[in-house]
Amino acid sequence: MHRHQNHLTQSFYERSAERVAKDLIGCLLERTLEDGTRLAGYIAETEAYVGPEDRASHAFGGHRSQRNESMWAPPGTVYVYFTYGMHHCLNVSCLRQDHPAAVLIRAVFPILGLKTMRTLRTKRPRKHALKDRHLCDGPGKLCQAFAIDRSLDGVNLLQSSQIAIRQGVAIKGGEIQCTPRIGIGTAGDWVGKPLRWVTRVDPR
DNA sequence: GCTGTGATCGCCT
DNA sequence: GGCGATCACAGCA
Repeated sequence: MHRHQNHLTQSFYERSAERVAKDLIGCLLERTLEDGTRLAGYIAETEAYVGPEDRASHAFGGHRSQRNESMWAPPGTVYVYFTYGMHHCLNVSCLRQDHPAAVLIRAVFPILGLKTMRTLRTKRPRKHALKDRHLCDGPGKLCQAFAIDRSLDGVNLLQSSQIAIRQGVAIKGGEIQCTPRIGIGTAGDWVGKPLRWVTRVDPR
């Protein structure tokens, strides 16, 4: 195995989804495409899906299937799911193997490969040109911009040549807001829990 | 900036 | 058959 400098460590991911989600803010998401093109951005928004007790989680009640198997995988495993019939979303498993906890990466500030990202985000004709700040400002958008789909599901972030997360820029605690998660409709008590972390500080 | 709505399909009942 | 861990667009402020 090739260990890269600045890679987040295994122990970084061997923590609760809450801790991992908050600490991923400001880290660098990197992607290398088949043709060698490199894409990167600083993580700006995350959500924690804490475990089988979390009604909003795909693994609620211990539900385990082919779709969400990566949530149960060793910490640092990529979980990509397909939703709304057209979008992919990127997650990282955490805490421990056989416990379904994960962090959803919802947005990044793009810093490398913006031209390629814009092409990937414009497969259908658009009415309005895409501003840089809208390239990766949503979980489905960032998967489009980074060419992330189910083919990356199950890969290990510490070992993959296709995707990695590295130390990035330090964001002060005061610059990170914590709010309820987005798009959680019917999860009882879990709807309002503050499990989303977001910064408006753009380090670019 | 905000709010409402249609698109589109894998997964579950 | 119903519903998403969403997005683009229209209309409005």
